[in-house]
Amino acid sequence: MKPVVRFAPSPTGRLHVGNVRTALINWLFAKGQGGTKGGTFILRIDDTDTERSTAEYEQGIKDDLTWLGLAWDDTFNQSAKFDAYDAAADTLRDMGLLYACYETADELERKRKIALSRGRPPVYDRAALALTDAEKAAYEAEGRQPHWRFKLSGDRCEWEDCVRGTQSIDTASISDPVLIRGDGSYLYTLPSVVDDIDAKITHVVRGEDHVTNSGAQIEIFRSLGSAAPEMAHTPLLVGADGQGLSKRLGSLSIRQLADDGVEPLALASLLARIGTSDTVELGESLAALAEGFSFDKIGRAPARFDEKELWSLNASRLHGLGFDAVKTRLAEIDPRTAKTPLFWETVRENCERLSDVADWAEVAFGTVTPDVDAADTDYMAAALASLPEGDLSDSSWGDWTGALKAETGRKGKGLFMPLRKALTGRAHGPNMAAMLVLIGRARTIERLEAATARA
RNA sequence: GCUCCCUUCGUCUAUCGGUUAGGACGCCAGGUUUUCAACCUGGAAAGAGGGGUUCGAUUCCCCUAGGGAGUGCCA
Repeated sequence: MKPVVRFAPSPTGRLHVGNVRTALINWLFAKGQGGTKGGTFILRIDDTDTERSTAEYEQGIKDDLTWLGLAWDDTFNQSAKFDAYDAAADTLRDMGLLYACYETADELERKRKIALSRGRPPVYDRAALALTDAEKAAYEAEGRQPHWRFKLSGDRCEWEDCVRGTQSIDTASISDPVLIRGDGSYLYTLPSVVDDIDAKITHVVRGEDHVTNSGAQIEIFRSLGSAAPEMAHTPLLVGADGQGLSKRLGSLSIRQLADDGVEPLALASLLARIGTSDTVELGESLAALAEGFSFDKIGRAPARFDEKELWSLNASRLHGLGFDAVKTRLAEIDPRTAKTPLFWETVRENCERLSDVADWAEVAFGTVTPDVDAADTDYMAAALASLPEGDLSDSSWGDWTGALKAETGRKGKGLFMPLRKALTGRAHGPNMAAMLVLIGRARTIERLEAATARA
């Protein structure tokens, strides 16, 4: 059976590295070997909280996923399915598994604090279960609207987790989850289960912050007459310092990373591989990453997300990108860079992010301040004098430096470095033979003259 | 506070009681090189601490420490 998975964000913000990793893992599992390449990836928009959900965020999330390359086979909004949730709620009510509660948020908060101060876990005391009809009527008469809780069995709930192995949650140790708010709106718990049943989800793949929820949700699946899907809870991400990532999540939004020049495949490769037994390296494609993906390669310790690794993968990605793949983006950065493949093919090895081409464009086509040691002034003059005639070509650099070598007796670094620094203004950079062609005769003369004059 | 999970080179990890504790990235050295990069060769580098169990523990158990998560009318 081919897997059917879903990624279920709430449109209350943009995606960040943590939740996009969950999306990615779902996708990799569905599209890779696990799914024998034909699984279904569903994007479910969890917008039951109509107060906080916005269409802008929904679109933003879709943009983020598209940018990464995670295409969904199907998508729908929970806000369109309230009838189905109402029906499920009725079923649970009929079974006596959904009960009305009248405590206010303040009252609940107080109960939690009291429990805590007595050294007891802050588990809901089920006081509402003992309410008589008259008491309920009295509450409603004073204007209170009930919120509804699911009655947990109190048994130990066990499942075989795809990444964590045998899991068990003692449902006696957790509060009966609130399924419906006092205003009648749904929390995510019940709609999620109802939709997972409807969509025939085979694997629920999410972060380990959901393991406790799974205990309650598995009971709801069973109460609604359905077997629970397989569960896979992946460890969360922590920063390079080993601390939780949540504090700095803002700077790690997908949007921000994209703006900073992160290439989608570099991010996907990192997120697919950190915390697994596979080497962190650039994948050829999302499909290739999916090919090697497997739940049992995922460790159980938090995975470190290190931006340094991201940038190193990003550089690798750029180094392998052909001109056609970046032509449009180059034109946006600087039209001069997009005219011929030569520029890109020459400078890409020295770019960590695409926007770095702007500097090299200036070196090739704009103005640079020659960097010249006083001791090399004569050498600059000699270089100027022996610059090959005519247009500069591939072989010009070799001819030129060959002539200079014979003439001055210089060799190696002493021969080449002064020229590089004079012509580019810096000690590092792309291959000079190609750079010389890009810089061209006029600018070369100009810069050498400036270098000579600097003494 | 309580519950769950985790802890092996700098990093990500392999090891399912007996290994010279392996690999990858990074790092260092040498080679090559027209800088950088790439590439080749070599090298340094690890079982959090303490108790058990056992002929033998990285591996199993307990404790401590550290880290992550949960404990919401958030998801």
